[in-house]
Amino acid sequence: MRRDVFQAIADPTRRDIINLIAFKPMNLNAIADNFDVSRPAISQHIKILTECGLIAIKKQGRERYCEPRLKQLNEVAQWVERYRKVWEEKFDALDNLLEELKNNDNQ
Amino acid sequence: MRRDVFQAIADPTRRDIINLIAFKPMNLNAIADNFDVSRPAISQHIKILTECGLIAIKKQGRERYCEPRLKQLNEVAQWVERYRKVWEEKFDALDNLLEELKNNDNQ
DNA sequence: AATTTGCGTAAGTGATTGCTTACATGTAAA
DNA sequence: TTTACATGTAAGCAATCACTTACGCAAATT
Repeated sequence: MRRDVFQAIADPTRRDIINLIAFKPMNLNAIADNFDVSRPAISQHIKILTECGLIAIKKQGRERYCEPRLKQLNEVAQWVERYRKVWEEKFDALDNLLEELKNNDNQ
Repeated sequence: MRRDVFQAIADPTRRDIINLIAFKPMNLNAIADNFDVSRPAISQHIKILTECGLIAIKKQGRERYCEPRLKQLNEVAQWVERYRKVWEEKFDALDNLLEELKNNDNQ
């Protein structure tokens, strides 16, 4: 039972669930109505999201409202941001090489 | 064979591979030396990363150099950034409610 | 020419995933 | 209090995953 954020958001359905409740908490049935899969399937996705801390559940009578707890997404954000310079090619392999050569010249 | 970026970076070994070559391209064996799993296992990870466009392979004699092509990570960055306000609680469910009430007052 | 090196890939395997149906429980409504 | 509703969860299943060993092939070395 590996339960880390990267794996949690790997599933498109779970990303959609997050998107659904991010700005408007919903109960489980309301969430399930937005998908083609069965309610228990959604229930299991919610469980995973809960276990890795991406959502929290608040009981209200017989309903369970799912609220976003997206702080964990910061881990993903940080991991990705490390590479922004690379993909924006402000710092690619060639730059790296040129910098190395420059440093060697200065020695 | 679902091959999207979110699923590609869900595996910790693949994230480590990306990290290894992000700033310094390496050939496959050199990459594999950094892990406990077998070389073919790494080769398969590389294949997945290649198929979803996160790395590119350049043949050099009998060696294959893996270079980063991290533009695809922007998809992840954008998806995550949508929720930054939520997890930084500058815009949580309560704010949302309060804003709604305010808007209703203005009508 | 023979051997070593770097790598891809097939086949097999156990674990995990995402889904289903079926059932159980607690709460609200009639 | 009987019935309907909201949900959790178990069991089963096909597909996928991450890994291994075994093999093949082309490029480099000897």
